[in-house]
Amino acid sequence: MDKSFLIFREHLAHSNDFSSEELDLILSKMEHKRVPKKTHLLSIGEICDFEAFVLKGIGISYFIHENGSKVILSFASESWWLSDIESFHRQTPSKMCIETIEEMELLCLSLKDKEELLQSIPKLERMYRLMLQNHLVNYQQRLLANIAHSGKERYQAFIEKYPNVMKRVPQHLIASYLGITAEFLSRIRADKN
Amino acid sequence: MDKSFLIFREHLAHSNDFSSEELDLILSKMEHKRVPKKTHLLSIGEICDFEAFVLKGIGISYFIHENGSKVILSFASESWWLSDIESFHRQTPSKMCIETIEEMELLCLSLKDKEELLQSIPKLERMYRLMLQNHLVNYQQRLLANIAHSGKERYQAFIEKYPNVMKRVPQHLIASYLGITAEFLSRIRADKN
DNA sequence: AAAAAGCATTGAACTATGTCAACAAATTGA
DNA sequence: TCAATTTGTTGACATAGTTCAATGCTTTTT
Repeated sequence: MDKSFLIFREHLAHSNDFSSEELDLILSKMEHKRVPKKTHLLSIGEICDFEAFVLKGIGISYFIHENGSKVILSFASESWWLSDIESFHRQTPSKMCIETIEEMELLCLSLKDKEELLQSIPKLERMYRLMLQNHLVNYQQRLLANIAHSGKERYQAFIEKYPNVMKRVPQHLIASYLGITAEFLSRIRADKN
Repeated sequence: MDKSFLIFREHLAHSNDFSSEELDLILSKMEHKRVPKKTHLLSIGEICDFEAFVLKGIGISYFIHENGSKVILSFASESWWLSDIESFHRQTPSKMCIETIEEMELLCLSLKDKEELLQSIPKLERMYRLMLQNHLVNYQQRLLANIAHSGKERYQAFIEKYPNVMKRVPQHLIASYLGITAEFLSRIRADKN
């Protein structure tokens, strides 16, 4: 087994106590994929057939605004998950796109394999539930920030929270994630205060 | 057992197949509470000790903005859940408030009882996971709307989606939920187009 | 039934952010 | 290494949404 998988084992072990056999079983179902940069992993209308754990690299999920511009929903770098939850679980056409920014290394799980894993390792259900809870709280806070904080404040919070993402993705994508235009973000950064 | 609990049984049965005994067990752990209107169920700094299913009435969860105004995170009416997920599960001081608007009837579950239920009915873990997934998709879409749609568009989508809530809560709270001021919402409504 | 409190509307002035267009800088790719 | 593309910056102007203050309308309380 590849050493790079360690990051995933650590992720799973972090707040859960899976046995070594369980970890092996989980890993055996995950397909290791290497994807070049600027590759589409999911397009609008397709059914998302993966839930991917990021071993390496960085990717984005985004919607297309009526006017054609991208609205970034999330960045996913090392130790994050990348998927369209809705499309994947309901097996419905996706409303979003997923694409790599850098070359990525992923551990991909199919719905069928996920269901099987959940059958054989009930504890995994719990892990997913806890993960979703954290995820949900994140979205709540982001929504709140979008309502209650200025573009500048959101930007400052972002670089605090994700300095790492900040350095690796083009600025205009971060602007989009923050809900402001690229031009406005540029002005915020130029601002002395 | 009170007939009004039926709405809860239906909710559980909806996409899950719990046996009658399981349903009874679940219900036995849930405390039926009647709460007057305008009552605080959770204040900032408190630890949220309930996860409540709404049998009747309507309540809100909200944050307090620096300037003292409320920022509505969510409305919860019949068949919705009302809780501060983060505070409840991590047992940490809450950053939000929860309060009734109308008189409410709730089925409240404590963390201890929830854990016990999850132990004895593993299927329940799955139900929660699916619930969280839906919940999460909702927040994603709301965030997206806040970034990509105008106040007017969000308002129109809201009355489409929650006509029922619309009629029962003061307009300024809906404005807050939508991320606009009460005055601006009033102008949107006055607008002929 | 009167007083008080909360809620909705409106006007006028203001501001954070968007738009468009031009250009400069950096990165990619042949 | 040069051309092409992508990314970031800046200016001038436009606008969606805010703020504040005044006013009247409901609902609640006494």
